[in-house]
Amino acid sequence: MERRTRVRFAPSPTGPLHMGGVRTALYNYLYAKQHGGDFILRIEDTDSHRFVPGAEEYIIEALKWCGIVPDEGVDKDGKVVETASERHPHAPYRQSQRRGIYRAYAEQLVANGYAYYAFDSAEELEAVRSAAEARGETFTYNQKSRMSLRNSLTLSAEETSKLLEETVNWTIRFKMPENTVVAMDDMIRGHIEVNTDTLDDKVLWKRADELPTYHLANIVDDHLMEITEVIRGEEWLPSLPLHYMLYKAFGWEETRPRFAHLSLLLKPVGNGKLSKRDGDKMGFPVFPLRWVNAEGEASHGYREDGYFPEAFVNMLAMLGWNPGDDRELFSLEELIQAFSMEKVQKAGAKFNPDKAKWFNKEYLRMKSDEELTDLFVPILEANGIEVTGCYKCPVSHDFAAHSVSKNYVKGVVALIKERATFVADFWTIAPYLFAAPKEYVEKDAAKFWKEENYTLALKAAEHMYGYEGPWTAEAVGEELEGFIRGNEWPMGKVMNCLRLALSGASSGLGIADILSFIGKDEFRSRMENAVAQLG
RNA sequence: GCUGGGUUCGUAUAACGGUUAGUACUCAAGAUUCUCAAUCUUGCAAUAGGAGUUCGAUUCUCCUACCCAGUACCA
Repeated sequence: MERRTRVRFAPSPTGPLHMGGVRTALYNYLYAKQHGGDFILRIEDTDSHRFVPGAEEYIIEALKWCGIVPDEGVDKDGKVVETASERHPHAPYRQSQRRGIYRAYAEQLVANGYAYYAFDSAEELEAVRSAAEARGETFTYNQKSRMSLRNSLTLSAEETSKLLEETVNWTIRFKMPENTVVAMDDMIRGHIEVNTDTLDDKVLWKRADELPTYHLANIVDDHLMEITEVIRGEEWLPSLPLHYMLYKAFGWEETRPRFAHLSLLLKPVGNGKLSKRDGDKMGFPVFPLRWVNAEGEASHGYREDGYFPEAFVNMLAMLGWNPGDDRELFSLEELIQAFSMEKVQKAGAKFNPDKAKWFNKEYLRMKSDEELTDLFVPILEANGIEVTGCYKCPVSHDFAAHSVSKNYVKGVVALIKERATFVADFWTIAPYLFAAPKEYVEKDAAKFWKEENYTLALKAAEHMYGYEGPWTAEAVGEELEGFIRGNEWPMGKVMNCLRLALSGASSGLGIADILSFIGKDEFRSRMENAVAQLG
């Protein structure tokens, strides 16, 4: 039977979505789109104790920023989104809103002998657990121990129904079969076999809050939502045998989805998985968007740190997957075309912050000058520079009034975009193209602003004041260098002196470029300022 | 501890039994320039260890080491 490809990303709203989670969502999305199927966002909020306000909204917004748009699921306002609603009435997509459906499935398992009622209280279990620990053993609720505990397998029918009626802290547990080899297939890892004797009797449903645990909700929802492939994190691999057993117990083996378990993202240095701490410590984001927790502590986000979503997504895609050739730059559309589960790496991938920056730099270069200018304008304004006019308006600037025209900004962007990794770098690279330097780098001044140098620099400037040719970088550069060379003055010293006066430092953009932007009047004014301030 | 998964330059990865083990990031050197970037060129640098199978193992099998995950009425 040919089934429409349907995959889901099923995060738990217990905090902000981590970049590893975004990668899982991305791979799901790529797989779905490549197969012409649906990508579903399901919120797994069956743990009422760990709910974090705002987390669900964060997840939705983060995916949206990345361009990973669900075909079905909940949107930012909690509304149901279902583009294929005619075909698939699968709502709601929040498990807390589906709570009514799970109990019957759990009871069905009990009726068929695949599960049982357990009446052990949390305290009782805690007691046997610590008793076992005292003996140097580990307690597991399994085929060995279940017959000595309080459950519907050991109690009489009367006692069982009485407890079901009168108590509220019972659970339904899966009755893991004895000594059975579960043979499983993973799309990434291949064939895996596990003996059920190493597994335990997992809780499927809790009477106390009338909610299923992950395992039950997951299988039931994947079945009802007609999921064809489950692509999830490696942390779920140990519970795959249980999930296989559940599909079997329900009689759903025919439509059981295929599974792919993704390796985890690891920290850049040392061992272990990537955590929020690593980012704080090493100065890179681990979250797609900025997040402020209940204590008011803020965590960096790729978006707020100036990463382009395309670069972030591209970088994430290449972390644990490759196209089989040397290509590295992929749009989302190209990723959909090129993606394949066979090329997904089995081992965990250490995240490399340098490479993330490299991706952003590449994407910055691909952007048009106008697009970058539009992104740069708010940063200029934040630094007190007013941007006026439009792209069709003439180029102008008035440094005294802290005002420049949009086309002037565009010119600057075109000149310096190759030097930048982030849009915000434009400002730090060349603030002096928007305002005269207020101070001069002490070390550079000490090195170059010596009488034998600046007297020559001033003479060169004087010469340029009288220059009447076209004021372009090329012409100005030719004239200035020709003049210095003709006098056989030391080029480096004179030029660095000029740069110091014009930009406040001896290293930076080419003199001719700076002059072409600021103009002759500003040139003169900055030279006079330098003389006044540096002597 | 037990169970499962994993292991190619520092990092991400290529090489689906036969290559001087390739590419990108990082780093270093050189070229270029008035400086700094950018760019170009060059360089450093890896098959975890040990057995086996084979004419031949990065690739297949086993053992060891190390890493990761799970071991909850959390997902």
